[in-house]
Amino acid sequence: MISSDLPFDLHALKVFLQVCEHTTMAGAARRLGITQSAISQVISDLEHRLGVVLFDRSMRPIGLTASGALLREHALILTTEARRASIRLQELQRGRPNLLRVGIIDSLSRALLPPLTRFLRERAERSVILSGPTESHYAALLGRQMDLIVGAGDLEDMNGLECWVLLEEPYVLLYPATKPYPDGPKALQEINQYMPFIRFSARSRIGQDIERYLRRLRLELRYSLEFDSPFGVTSACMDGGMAITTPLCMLECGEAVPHFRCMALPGPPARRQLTLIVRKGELGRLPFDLVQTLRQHLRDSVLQRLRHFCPDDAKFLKVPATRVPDHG
Amino acid sequence: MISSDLPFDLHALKVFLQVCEHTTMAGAARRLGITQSAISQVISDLEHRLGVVLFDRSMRPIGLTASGALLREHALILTTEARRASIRLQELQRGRPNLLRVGIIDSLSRALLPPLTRFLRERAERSVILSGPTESHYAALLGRQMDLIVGAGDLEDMNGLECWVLLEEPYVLLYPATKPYPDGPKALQEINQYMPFIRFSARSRIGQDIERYLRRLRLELRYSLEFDSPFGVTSACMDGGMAITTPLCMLECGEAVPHFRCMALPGPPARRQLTLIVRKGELGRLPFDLVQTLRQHLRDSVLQRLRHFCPDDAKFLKVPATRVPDHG
DNA sequence: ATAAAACAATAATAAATTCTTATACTGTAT
DNA sequence: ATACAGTATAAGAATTTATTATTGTTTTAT
Repeated sequence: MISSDLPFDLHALKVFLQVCEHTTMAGAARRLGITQSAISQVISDLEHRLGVVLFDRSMRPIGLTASGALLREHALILTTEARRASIRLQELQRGRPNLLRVGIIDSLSRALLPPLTRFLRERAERSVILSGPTESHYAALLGRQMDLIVGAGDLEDMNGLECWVLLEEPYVLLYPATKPYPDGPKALQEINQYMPFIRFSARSRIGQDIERYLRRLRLELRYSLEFDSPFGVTSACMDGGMAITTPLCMLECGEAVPHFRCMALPGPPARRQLTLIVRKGELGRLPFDLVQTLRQHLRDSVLQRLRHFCPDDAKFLKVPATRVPDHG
Repeated sequence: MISSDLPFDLHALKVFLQVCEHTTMAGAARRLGITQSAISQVISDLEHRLGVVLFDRSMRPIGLTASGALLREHALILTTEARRASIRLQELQRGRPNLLRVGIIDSLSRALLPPLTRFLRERAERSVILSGPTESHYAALLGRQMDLIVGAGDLEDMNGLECWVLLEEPYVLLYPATKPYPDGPKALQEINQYMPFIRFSARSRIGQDIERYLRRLRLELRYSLEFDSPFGVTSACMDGGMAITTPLCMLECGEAVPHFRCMALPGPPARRQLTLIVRKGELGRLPFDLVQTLRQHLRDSVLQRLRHFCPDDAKFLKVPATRVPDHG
């Protein structure tokens, strides 16, 4: 055996956990189908390596020391993580994950939930699908509480992540169809004197994007209403107001907004990307297949429906062409 | 060797990672000070156990397969977690953690940050101290991103946590000193007609507590302002208003509020506990020592200062007596 | 109190494993 | 084609891990 900086092996931890559970070494030995002596040696070796006393032998049944309790915590984490790793490998091998935890951004959930669900039914034993803001999903993906997310954002830091663009869409101005269209950023500010601007909360990605856009144009729009959800923004506009939103956010709200139109922004154009992100290599070709499916659905179904909402801007939506994957 | 459901040992993972890093088995062998043959055997054994091909040998240098990439992710997690476990045990042994990540609830941070910092300087190599809402700290503690938190709340679910009460304080009514004191819950509702009630956001624990309290009394107070922070609530009161808060929240805001008083609630009393929570067994006697220090500081310094803010209610604050610890 | 029972530690030995050496094989480059 | 660096495999040596047998504890029953 080579010298190792690793202080123990999983086998030793397994034995240790079994002793913790039975509270006796003899019991653990029976359970594991080996002799009590072997257990005793493993535990004593573990104690020597770690330089720590794990059990208090001055009583029967033997008791865990504070160090033992601490090691137990870590041992549980390590062994379950090890088993999980092996399960993941089997899943990758068979191409059919046992449990797939998916996060999808609110503003795409109506548009993509049906094809996503259909796909997952085929390709995963079980699925959990959560809607919400991309920020929290992103953290969950990194923290391994999620396996795949559909969200907004350019593919900033790519630490071990794989990222596909599903669709690129413009930000648009949602504005009463009856009123004259503001012919520039300045006009927008003037109109804002009597027509309130409805904001996306800056806690959401889309809100931050819009805020940055307005700041770049040096526009200070007054507002009193602010929403987390596309639906909130749109419905507030109907009660009198205007907003910057996107075609998909409009679709998300359901029915068309009467007497309102979506139009290109009066200033320079702004766009956002909606992407599918997974941890690299963990799901084999499943992400690629899913991207293909979702893009197809976006082209076939979503773009069609969008013509009703944003006739002018549907043509600015871009769904990337699908190429063959790198890995066979 | 006993038969094991664990699919590999940490030693094998270490070898595997070394091969990943060098991209050649021979290089990994040199690095590890063993022969290339041994490496080859370990890898091949690992592949057989997992039923997976980890490297693509049809090229030089050999390449990671998708399965290999996946295993690499998990292997990194496992080996770092294993090393961390050993470090934790050493820390517990020596009683001086290398890095202690502490979360403290906003409403105690002024009161306790000084003695907390002094303590940590002595008892930890490095410390990270974050202020914020207990909810997120609690999750971080469970997720092992934090090691110790000072927060609000009774010790609900005790899954592997150790919990000490630092202090118990009453909820009080912050009310103009010049006006007649409301002599019952009903009076409060009448006064609310012309004096606004300032709310703690229901996202915070304290806000939820207050909301529950009012609901129990069937009081429907009108409000238009709502804050996350004790300071926000208090300063809003100064501009005209009343609120339910706690003595420590008042202290947190700094100076005394002129022409205002803190008084017992007109209805039945309500209290909250502020507690110190750690994962059980991981920090030895450090939490106990810290509790002792903090309680002492609360008695000696904080209760004194509170008499200026809430002369009537300081006597209702309770700092539990400190007993000897269970473990030597 | 004493004996019995159940458990844990240790020494010596057997079994299994993991290394090394030696050699044959494979992919890449000159 | 041949050399070269790398990889796989067989066989034996070294090391590790388990077993048996025995002794020493702690608890429980008499």
